[in-house]
Amino acid sequence: MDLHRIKVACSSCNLRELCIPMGLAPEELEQLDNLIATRRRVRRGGTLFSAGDPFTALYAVRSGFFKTSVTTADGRDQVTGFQMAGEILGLDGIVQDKHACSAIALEDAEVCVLPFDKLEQLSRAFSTLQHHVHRIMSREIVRDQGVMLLLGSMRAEERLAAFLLNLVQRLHARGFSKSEMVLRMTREEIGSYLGMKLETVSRTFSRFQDEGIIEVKQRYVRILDPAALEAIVNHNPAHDD
Amino acid sequence: MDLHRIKVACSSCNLRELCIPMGLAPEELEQLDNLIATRRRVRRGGTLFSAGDPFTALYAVRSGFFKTSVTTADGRDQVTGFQMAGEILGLDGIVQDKHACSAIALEDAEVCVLPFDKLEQLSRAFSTLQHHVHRIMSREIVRDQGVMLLLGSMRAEERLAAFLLNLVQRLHARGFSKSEMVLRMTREEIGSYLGMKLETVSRTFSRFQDEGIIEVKQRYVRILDPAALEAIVNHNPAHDD
DNA sequence: CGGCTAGTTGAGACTACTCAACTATCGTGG
DNA sequence: CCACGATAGTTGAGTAGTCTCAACTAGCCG
Repeated sequence: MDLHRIKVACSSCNLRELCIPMGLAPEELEQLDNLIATRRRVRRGGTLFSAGDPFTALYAVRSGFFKTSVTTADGRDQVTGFQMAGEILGLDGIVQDKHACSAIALEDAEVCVLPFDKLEQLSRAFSTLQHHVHRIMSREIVRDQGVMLLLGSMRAEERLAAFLLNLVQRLHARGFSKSEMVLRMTREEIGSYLGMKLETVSRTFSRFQDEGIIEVKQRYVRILDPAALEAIVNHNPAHDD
Repeated sequence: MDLHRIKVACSSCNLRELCIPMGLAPEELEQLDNLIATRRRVRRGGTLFSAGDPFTALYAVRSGFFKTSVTTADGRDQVTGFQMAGEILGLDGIVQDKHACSAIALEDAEVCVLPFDKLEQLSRAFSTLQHHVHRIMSREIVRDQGVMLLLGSMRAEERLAAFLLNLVQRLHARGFSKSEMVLRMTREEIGSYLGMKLETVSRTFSRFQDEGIIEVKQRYVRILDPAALEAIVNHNPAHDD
């Protein structure tokens, strides 16, 4: 395992507006700096944690890109999310003291390790931090509800449109372009996340391209007509006209 | 609104092994009793909270049955869960200080109101309670991942089989039969939750009945062959034999 | 008892899946 | 550096599962 004892100050991290430090007072930030003892590097394709692993810490993505997935007894696999810089991994592990899903790096990545017992300890001392932890967990619950909405009530085109808009919006919040991106995941991973087969993902990309809504070349995607994508997402066949 | 200032002691609640009090020490229980100042009754069809309502409290279901649902801008609606006695509602509200989903009673219900600021305050004093709150939120995240798996990778029969088994198992944990139940929700609500149309839900019920796996009469369901339901859930077409 | 909502069933349409062939890209070793 | 194999992605044809629309039945409430 790839552990680095390099001290990283949350107080000087350029992700502090996206990550745990958001909204904390200077003295709380200082305490948080003490909490985060280690960082950990994960190579592309490497595993941050696997389902069943003992839960000890949360992880804040510092750089790179992850997917989380759950697996059934019969080998079925479902991607439950993609995580980028500033996002938190491992919340699923708290309830059973072991991870319920696996987290795999889709590109070389680095995470800040947040030992959970220490985070709880610090949360008892600082109500701002405590509330912030609650907000992070609640945010994950709300995100999951959004995915359920997507999986439960949208058709393939709508799912992919919503996915692309969500991804580019998150990238834009991190200083990247709001119209261009390079996908870190395969068509199969997108399909697993969106509840569709890879061929359907590919066909839908092609259809969007034919319609002039996006430009696709393998992993490169450029959004030419964001309004059209929005329209697809918000299109309810039941209220058609 | 239907507020009752009747004092209810968690310490004597018959749901204490399922609800928040689980695993707390007597002195912590006593503090929790002080926290829960009110109960609230909700009639069948009534709303506990709606999406957009200001968030002030979590709710522990004392009796009755709820559904939670999210709605899109274009009026699409997705049921995100069904909650019964001992389960916690409102976790989605923390992150934005307003509820992200709506909670509606499917039968006359009563909930314990847990003012969230007080719960946080108490959590800072009692680490057991703090950890317990974290576990409850984490449990919700894991549950949501399970729903994503269901919606993203299962077919109609598998979804309904998984749904019935989950429901009867939760009812059984509350002292009800492990083979019989009366559904509290309509075919449409089941369909919304499972990402299928009400007609498909109905047809799938009929098919299970024709195959001798269950007995259905409107809302009454009896599981005749639980092993067959399990087999349907764990059946992966890709690994067929 | 009548009207209304919930649930069932049928027929046909359509979306997304399966299977398959082909192309593009990337990394590796000769 | 190019050739090769492996992986990823695209596209086509046919199929299956689910949806849509519709008619009908059952149960519930006033």
